[in-house]
Amino acid sequence: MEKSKNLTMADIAKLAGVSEATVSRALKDSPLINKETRARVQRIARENNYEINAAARNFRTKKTHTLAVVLLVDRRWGHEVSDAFLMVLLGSIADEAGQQGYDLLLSTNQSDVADLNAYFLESKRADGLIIIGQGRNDPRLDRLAEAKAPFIVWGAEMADHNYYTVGSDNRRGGYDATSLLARNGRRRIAFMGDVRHPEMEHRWEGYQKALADAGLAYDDGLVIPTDFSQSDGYKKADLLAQGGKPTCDAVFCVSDNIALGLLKRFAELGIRVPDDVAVVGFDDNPPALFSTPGLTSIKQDVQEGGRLLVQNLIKVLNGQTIDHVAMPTELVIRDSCGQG
Amino acid sequence: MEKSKNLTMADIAKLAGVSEATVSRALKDSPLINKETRARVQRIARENNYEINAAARNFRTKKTHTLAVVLLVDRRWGHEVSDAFLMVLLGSIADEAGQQGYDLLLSTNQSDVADLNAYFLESKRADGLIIIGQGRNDPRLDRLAEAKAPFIVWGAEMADHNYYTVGSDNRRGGYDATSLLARNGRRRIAFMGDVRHPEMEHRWEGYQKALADAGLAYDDGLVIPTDFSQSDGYKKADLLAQGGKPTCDAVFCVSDNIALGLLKRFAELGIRVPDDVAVVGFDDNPPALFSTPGLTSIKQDVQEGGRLLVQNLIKVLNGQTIDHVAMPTELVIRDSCGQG
DNA sequence: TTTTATATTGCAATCGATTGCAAAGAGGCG
DNA sequence: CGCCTCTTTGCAATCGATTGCAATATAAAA
Repeated sequence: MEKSKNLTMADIAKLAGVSEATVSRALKDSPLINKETRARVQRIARENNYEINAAARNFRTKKTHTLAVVLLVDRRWGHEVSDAFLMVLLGSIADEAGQQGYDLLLSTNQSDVADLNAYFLESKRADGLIIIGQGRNDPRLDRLAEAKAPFIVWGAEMADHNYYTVGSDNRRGGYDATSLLARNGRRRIAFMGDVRHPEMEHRWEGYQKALADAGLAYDDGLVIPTDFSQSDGYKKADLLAQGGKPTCDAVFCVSDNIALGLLKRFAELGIRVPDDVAVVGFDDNPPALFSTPGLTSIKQDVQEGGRLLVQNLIKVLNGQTIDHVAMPTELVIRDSCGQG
Repeated sequence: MEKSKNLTMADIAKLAGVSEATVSRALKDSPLINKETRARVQRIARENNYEINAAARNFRTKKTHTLAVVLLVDRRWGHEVSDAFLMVLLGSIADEAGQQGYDLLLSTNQSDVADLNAYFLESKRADGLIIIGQGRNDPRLDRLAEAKAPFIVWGAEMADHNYYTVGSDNRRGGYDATSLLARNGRRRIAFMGDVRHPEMEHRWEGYQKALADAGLAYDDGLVIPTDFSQSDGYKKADLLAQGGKPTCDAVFCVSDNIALGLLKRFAELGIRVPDDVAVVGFDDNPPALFSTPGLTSIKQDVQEGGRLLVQNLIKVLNGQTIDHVAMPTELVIRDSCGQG
């Protein structure tokens, strides 16, 4: 029917009997243009199904109205993905970006982009970067910071990193989880997680502080390095059991996934949760609600996290100054912790 | 240190003592340019950290080297997201796009884009579209098809839709799941899922056929409309139990999420799986492996699905013809089905 | 009526890479 | 030695929207 030959501004200008300049201004509702003219041009553009050529505009204005999200998460993404967490975060980033009138460019590790600044920013593919999956020392991020590139990182604030982050108050979360367990009379509280990861390190610090405050000794043997996956939680569960008997009476897992894997293995071993061992997770993803038993967890406000990432990045783009954000966490009590 | 003043081709040309045209051709390895010249220009570009201005090139060539992924999934995404499935699919799409040298533009429902063709294609934001979350009758997709826009859809082939899809062989999957249950002596096999959704309808057809082949009567009362979420699986579980006693001896759930919610509720009700009721899910996401009991499920090859979506879309962009893809599913047996 | 301020609109340069076509140089051949 | 071919490079137009500045029209002030 309609073979829209991809109209240009010149076409609209002709149709409206004005210059291209006027069309350009009218379409962006510039007060420079008379109200009626504006309305007329806009109507004509709409009627003819005209869509402004973003490529041309981006080129001319040197702005892309696009934010790039870079997922630096390694194996979690693509191979053993079970992380509702990332999905919700990504979803809320996408939603907020849409709200703010920005497009979203998505990139994973696999697309072997070594120089993030060159690939995304200098090339004018995006105006700014959102990085998810900050490792301990990522030279790519340091390079970005050095180049004063506009970017923001999901994760934990670290003294030796000079870029801004949005994340949860991980120390507080770790503290709350652990002291809940201690309050319920648990004495041998284990920790599962990889403390080489900044966020997990903070949770671990909270764990230690809670132990100290409860008068419990810190025991290295109860700290089990575990990656993010359910499968690793499942595997490492055996390190907390000898001959089918648990060597601890509680576990704080730095992610729900780990906790879920642990629960599975404990069920197989006949270890009862929470009777024999109490368990607390972290994230409070949907799966936590439907596990058996229901998983007590530290809730991260991922929705808000996504919003803040976008909003703060946009502030940076506008030259405003921002600060680190450590969002409060919330303790969500279900059955697995043996509370009331 | 280096205050990269965003070099242009002219700068490189000057440095190399050649014209811009030569630089342009050299950087894309055009055989028109002498080998040594090519190498020299490339070296100089590399040394000076030059990155070609994508905005300018896109504008000039009218190609964006970008694919847009549009998630039309409504409530699942953002509100009750627990769908590892979508994440894995998205991940593999992103990876494959990266491999093929395409960038990925991500868009959710919330970014109220009504006219997909205008917003993404006519505006030159992307070269093609990947649609995830095809509903029964989405006028947006029909419009795209009518405009002969380059796009591809994840989901089920339907007679009255004239666009191409990549998806699983849902009839086969539904058939396999159901006949497994029947083979194991189950007589009252329930179905949980929303058959208004094309893919689920196919699974439902497979379910019916398997019943017939097993000499079992189809019972409307055993078909429970359920959306994709764990929470709905949990809620609707009560429809299959009266006074704590199950009204069926098996359930085929059209997604692992539904099954997981069901499992949770059954556990609360004291209904034993698989002894009292056998359960089979669909997708075979990671959570299925770690539920208690382990969930028997129909595995979709999501990795391959993502790859095919990208590859086929690129074929369309190159003017090649493609066809629908219904990937084979695989039965993954764990404990919940009461097999062996 | 003339001058000045204000509101609208148009002109034309510009962003940076690409590409058709012309041009210059290097050999080859009669 | 002149003509032709092939290789390699450069010239200059082009993509479509934006925007500083000039130009015109209109209204207000003197």
